[in-house]
Amino acid sequence: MGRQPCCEKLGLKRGPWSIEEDYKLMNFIINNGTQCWRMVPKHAGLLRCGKSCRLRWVNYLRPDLNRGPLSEVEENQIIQLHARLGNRWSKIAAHFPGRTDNEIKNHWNTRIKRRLKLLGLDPLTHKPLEQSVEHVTKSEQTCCYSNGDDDKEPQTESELYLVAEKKHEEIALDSNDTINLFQSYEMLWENLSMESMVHSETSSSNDNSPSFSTGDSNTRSICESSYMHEASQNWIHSADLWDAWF
DNA sequence: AAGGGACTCAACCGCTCTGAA
DNA sequence: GTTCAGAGCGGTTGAGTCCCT
Repeated sequence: MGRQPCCEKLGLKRGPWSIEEDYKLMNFIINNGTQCWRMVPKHAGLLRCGKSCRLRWVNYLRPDLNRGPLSEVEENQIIQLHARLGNRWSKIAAHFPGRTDNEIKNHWNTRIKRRLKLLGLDPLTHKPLEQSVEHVTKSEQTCCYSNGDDDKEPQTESELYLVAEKKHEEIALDSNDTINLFQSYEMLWENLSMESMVHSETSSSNDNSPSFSTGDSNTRSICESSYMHEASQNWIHSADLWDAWF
């Protein structure tokens, strides 16, 4: 019944990865792929659990990662997506080729949250703080945009725009920063095909592929050339580090 | 220069979801 | 239909670094 028991935790290494471990993992995955993470450490000669290997690969070693700082446009897009998706970091990350959910989550928790608070906005609800307290009480402290209201989620592009417009009106625009933020927000609406975003979200539950699906051909085409260039540069940089090491 | 608080981010933990048996 | 392992996800932690006094 079922599968083999999970990897025994005894004797497995934890903590930061060494360059040698990175090399072993990367080398193995390049040659064999990632069919079964449980078997990866065993075959790659690593004293790590499969979960740890997966995390290291996804968040750090993948050659298509964009490890540069997040731009202001990206930051604004994260805010906008968070307003719609809540803390579904993997869904948000899917809109940013080369970015990981962990990276976006960290960026949100360390910078964007603070930025929104400085603007007098609740990072959870994206409403002005006083309104937000009221709202949170009413909704039993659940996120109004992310959880439990999926059946009310707008389905067409026009519905999505109406929701965005409504949110825009709801929020008091007291500072220049906030105005700029929502100007960027509207520009994004123009640039993004929201219909395809909806499709990618509704279909993404069936998509277990670890590869990126921006779900948006416009965004992808804009990003792809520079992103691929940067990814290849990162890859070369990593390879150089290992060459120096061995 | 040194100490300590703030910040960042890699990594871990524990949970849920999915699919195989 | 049930059980259980694997994969994935989001929350949290803590070590390292930065910055201010």
